[in-house]
Amino acid sequence: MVATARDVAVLAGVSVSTVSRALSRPDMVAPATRQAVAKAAAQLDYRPNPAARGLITGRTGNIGLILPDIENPFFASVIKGVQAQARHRDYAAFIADTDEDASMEAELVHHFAPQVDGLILCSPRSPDPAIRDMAALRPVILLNRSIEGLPSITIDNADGVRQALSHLWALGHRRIGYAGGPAASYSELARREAFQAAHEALPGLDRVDLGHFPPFHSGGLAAGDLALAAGVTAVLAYNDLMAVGLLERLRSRGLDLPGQMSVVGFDGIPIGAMLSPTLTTVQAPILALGRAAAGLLLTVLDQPQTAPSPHQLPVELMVRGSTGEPPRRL
Amino acid sequence: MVATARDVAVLAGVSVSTVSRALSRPDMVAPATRQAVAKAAAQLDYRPNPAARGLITGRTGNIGLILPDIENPFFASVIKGVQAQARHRDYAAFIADTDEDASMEAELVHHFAPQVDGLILCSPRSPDPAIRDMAALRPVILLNRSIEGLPSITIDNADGVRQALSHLWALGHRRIGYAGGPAASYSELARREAFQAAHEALPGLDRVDLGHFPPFHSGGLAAGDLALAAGVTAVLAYNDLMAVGLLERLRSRGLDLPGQMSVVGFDGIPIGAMLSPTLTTVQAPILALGRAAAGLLLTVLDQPQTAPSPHQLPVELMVRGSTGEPPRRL
DNA sequence: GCGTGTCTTGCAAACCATTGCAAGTATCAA
DNA sequence: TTGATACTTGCAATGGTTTGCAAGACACGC
Repeated sequence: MVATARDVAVLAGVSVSTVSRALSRPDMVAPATRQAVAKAAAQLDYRPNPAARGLITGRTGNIGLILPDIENPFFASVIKGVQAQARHRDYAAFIADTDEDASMEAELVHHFAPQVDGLILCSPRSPDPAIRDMAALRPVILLNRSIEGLPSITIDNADGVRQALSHLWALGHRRIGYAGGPAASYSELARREAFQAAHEALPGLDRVDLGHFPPFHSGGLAAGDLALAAGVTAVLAYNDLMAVGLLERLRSRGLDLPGQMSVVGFDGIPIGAMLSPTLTTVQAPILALGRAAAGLLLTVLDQPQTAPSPHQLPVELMVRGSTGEPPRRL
Repeated sequence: MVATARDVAVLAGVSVSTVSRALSRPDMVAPATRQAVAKAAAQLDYRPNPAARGLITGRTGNIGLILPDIENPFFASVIKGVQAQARHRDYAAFIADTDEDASMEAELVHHFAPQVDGLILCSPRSPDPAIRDMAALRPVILLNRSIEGLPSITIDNADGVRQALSHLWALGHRRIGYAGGPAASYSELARREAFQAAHEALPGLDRVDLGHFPPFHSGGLAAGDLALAAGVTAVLAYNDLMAVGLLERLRSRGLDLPGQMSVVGFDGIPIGAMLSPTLTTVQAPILALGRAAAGLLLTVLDQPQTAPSPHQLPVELMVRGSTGEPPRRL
């Protein structure tokens, strides 16, 4: 059903080679033939089979994007950024979702590898050596993860946590909880470390680690009760999805928000601004992250010799309705 | 870098054909050889190149999913459903997003076609003939669209609109607006028609068409002002994203919700339940839609002769906080 | 010991597109 | 008219895998 170069060749009365050349190196064929081929190709709606082309040239025109959870709006926006950049340079993006299952990552990378020119691993949960193995198969860009020697795009997690905590500190909060995400997440590690290091700059700050939670709405629900039990007046959540769950759980437990508890998220997904109270959050340049990763990958593909340096993007605290002064001492 | 069948063959001391057979038709090779090949394959972490295999067998083990907007949580959940079903049957899903640009659809289908065994077109915006052309390339399942002769999965849009309108009618609303989505959308047509037909069952109902809007949050913002200008007491939105925008706009114009205006969405995306007021909406079985589409596609791929009948899934009105009695007459 | 049959394995063609090489044609100058 | 040159085009190999076919090995029966 799909037209092949052979079909075009027959219709145009030339050989397959000529069809190939007419389309990819037009200056190599006589103008008349070129037009005949172009006409036949248009008539049959012919496009070269990227897979077959890839076998020969090693270039498929596809890039792969692997991420933990498409339902998380953060990743959805990353995809948008990647797609926009890829399409701009005539690449197609293949996307797959691991469902937060680290072992799916290697599986998918192996499945994708022969069909793509390069891969973007977004927030991968696999251990470093496993990721190095993946990077040996095809050029890889890490997004939200940094491994010595591999090109990566990250955000300034530590600065985001600092901004969030000084905001809360300035409001008067002195006992603050951190509701962490998946233990295998690089961002989680970076945010947690920054949280633990915060007392140096913020005198009198009491930090409470609430533990690790699934990085979804449901994780936030669970974290909400722990925050209450821990007696904190503010919570920093690993991500916005959890922050939304936190807000919901706290409200359903009868708290006045932000009067009785302040909540700060991380990521800056669009719905944060649509809730009530609106969510104070550390805004990452989400679209830019995707664009940067795709851009970097395509650069690496064009100039394989370059060893691109890790790239870090800044974040910005968006102060909104979910943070306020802590309640008066009892 | 990627191991090929040839590498395995050399390591195992057999021919490439034997490698292929040992892995795909184990009963055809001697047990000893089979084990030698298995060992070599494991050692090299070999997986057959799906693209090369696809060239021969016509089966790549990939299915393609094309949809208008990955950032819409409705589609994100559809993806989850499709992936779950595909993975269950050892298929990988390639996903691409058209950015609500109908002309991208044909483009992407052509790019995907040679690399996948079949395609799911989710809420495609292209005209019928264009979609038939796509379906001629590869087996296609339509999701949220129905075209005579093509297998499709849809939801009962008309019933959803009926449920929403009778709910509003029962609350006492008599002048109701419809904030429509993209004119090229099949669901939009179905919902609009059902809206127009509603007066037959609901005496005294005044229907106001507020026009077409982009199916995003931003479209809802615009629709909010038109709803106010039209003097309706309730609005049915094309989808939840628009409903969220509507709520936000109405609130920012100072309205009490749902005291002064009721809003009903369509889709049942998760965040609807997290807003305040929570969103009354027509809940579609989103995951099931994705699963059903993928399941149907894989069935068609397994038994090419079957002509599967169009399939329609039920919807259910979720009454939540965004609907209430209309304000007293001025 | 020879023929028959069953297993097991390799060869080679096939899928689709690209590309080095060589053959063919046309052009032009001498 | 002949030779050299520049274009244009087709042949054939290539990539990774599958598969029909045939050849080889082996056992068995007579």
